[in-house]
Amino acid sequence: MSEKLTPRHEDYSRWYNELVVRADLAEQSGVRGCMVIKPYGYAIWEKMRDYLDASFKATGHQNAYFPIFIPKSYFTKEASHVDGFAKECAVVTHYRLKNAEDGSGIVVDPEARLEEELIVRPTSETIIWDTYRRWIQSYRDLPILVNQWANVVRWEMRTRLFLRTSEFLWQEGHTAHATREEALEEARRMLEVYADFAEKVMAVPVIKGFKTANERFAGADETFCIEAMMQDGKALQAGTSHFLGQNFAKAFDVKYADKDNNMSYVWATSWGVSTRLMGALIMTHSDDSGLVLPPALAPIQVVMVPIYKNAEQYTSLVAKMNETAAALRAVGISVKIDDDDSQKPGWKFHEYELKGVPVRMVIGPKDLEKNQWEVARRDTLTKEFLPDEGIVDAVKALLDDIQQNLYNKALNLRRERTYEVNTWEEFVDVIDNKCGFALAHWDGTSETEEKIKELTKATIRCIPMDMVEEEGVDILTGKPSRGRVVFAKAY
RNA sequence: CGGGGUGUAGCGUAGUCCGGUCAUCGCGCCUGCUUUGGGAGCAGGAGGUCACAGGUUCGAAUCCUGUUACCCCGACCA
Repeated sequence: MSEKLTPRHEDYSRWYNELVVRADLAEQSGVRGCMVIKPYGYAIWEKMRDYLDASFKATGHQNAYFPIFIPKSYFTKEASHVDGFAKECAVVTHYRLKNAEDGSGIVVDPEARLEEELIVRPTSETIIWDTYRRWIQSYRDLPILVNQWANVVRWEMRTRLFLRTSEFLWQEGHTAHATREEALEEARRMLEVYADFAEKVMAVPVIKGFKTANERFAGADETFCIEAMMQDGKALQAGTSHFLGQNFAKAFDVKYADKDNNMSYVWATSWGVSTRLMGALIMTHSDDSGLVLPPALAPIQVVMVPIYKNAEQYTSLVAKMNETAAALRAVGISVKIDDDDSQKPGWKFHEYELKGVPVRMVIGPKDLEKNQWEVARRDTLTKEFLPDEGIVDAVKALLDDIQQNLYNKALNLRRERTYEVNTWEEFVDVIDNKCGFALAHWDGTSETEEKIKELTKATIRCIPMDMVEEEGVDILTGKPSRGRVVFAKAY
């Protein structure tokens, strides 16, 4: 019997409305699965961006920007890359509109056909490597450590809000190095940056690992990833970092002269995370009352709600709230005072729970008299009275505690739903009924991986970086294996 | 792209089988008064090409055809 698998991605759609709405584009446009990110949702993305950007800068990277349009010919240069993306590209064929001769409206001007079609970037490796050819001549030009914040378009067969929209925002790092070792080191360094961000800022525990050849990025020699478990036990790839070998350097003829004037192809990496992270955030922490945001990413960390019966009380409460809010802001806490008179307190409580605000501070005439606040925390939905004296330190500590608690909760869930399995029956039970991660032996072949996917819909999410060397036999074929990999159904 | 489902006011919906005062209800919105420690009450009010385009019919939200978008399941994918 299958246990209730909630909440699943679709169960969160209510909460998504706080952050994002589906784009209501013109009918018949054929544009599917785009999203309008509302200010509250975008504020979260901006916070994510700021944290990541600071980490990129701290590891020596710089931001740059490359065109959204990629000539079709660039795309054909790296064979496996084409294979990976060809089926999901938006293509620009014309550059002009005109009035229809029969007066029926605006039509594409057939005279204005582009000689070479332009691809709306699904990722920027090709146009960036075409550019790097011109930037790189000598070992003195290396490494190039560049990141781009951009939008990309992938014409997916099936879209899912946040997890797979046709257009999404992301960052893509593209680096060029003189040696294989240096490039590998870079790819792994950036994976660490992602893992660190996911766990410390998003409070989302992740498993770091390698992708199998089947799951690897189109054009990569090695793909590193972080995998997270959502509350329904399904896996979500939260970020990837690719070691591209010399594939793109060879495709775009990017060579450098070393100290002895020998010409060599350069080594490459690329790495990215997207607005999918917002989906991960929601699906990891949110509950039936709405969003739950970790303090580090909450646009509003503390909301203050006054309770009063008359104008006189209102005035004194607002004065107190302003004073305390200023003190909280002085230590870097973002505070909203909701003194809107048109809504009742109960309505406001629900509203801010829905929005995931970590801490709510309520004050009424009685509290003012007793020099206290009623302080409620979103993660546990509990409340307590705290003395006004020392309230700033108390709230600061509370925010830290919430951040840690969210991480711990998510980690506990993952631990509870991760099983070491040794037989095919146990494996199927974990995948189909327990709906969790199965740590199982695998014989290392693509054929077996494919077969297991066919039979159970589970894929190898990753070969963990901290995999323990251990003699075992493949869960399906019985062939020898040297360690356990992570199997799960994935979004 | 294949299979299934859905589209009615800003949001959520009833009505569709069986065509005819059926455009229903809730939330939200506007006005007024009373309210304010967990989604307030009463009274009045505004708001809809029933997804779009054809067709059948005296008459279509309802039946037929086509298109489109969304949701779910596949295939694909961050």
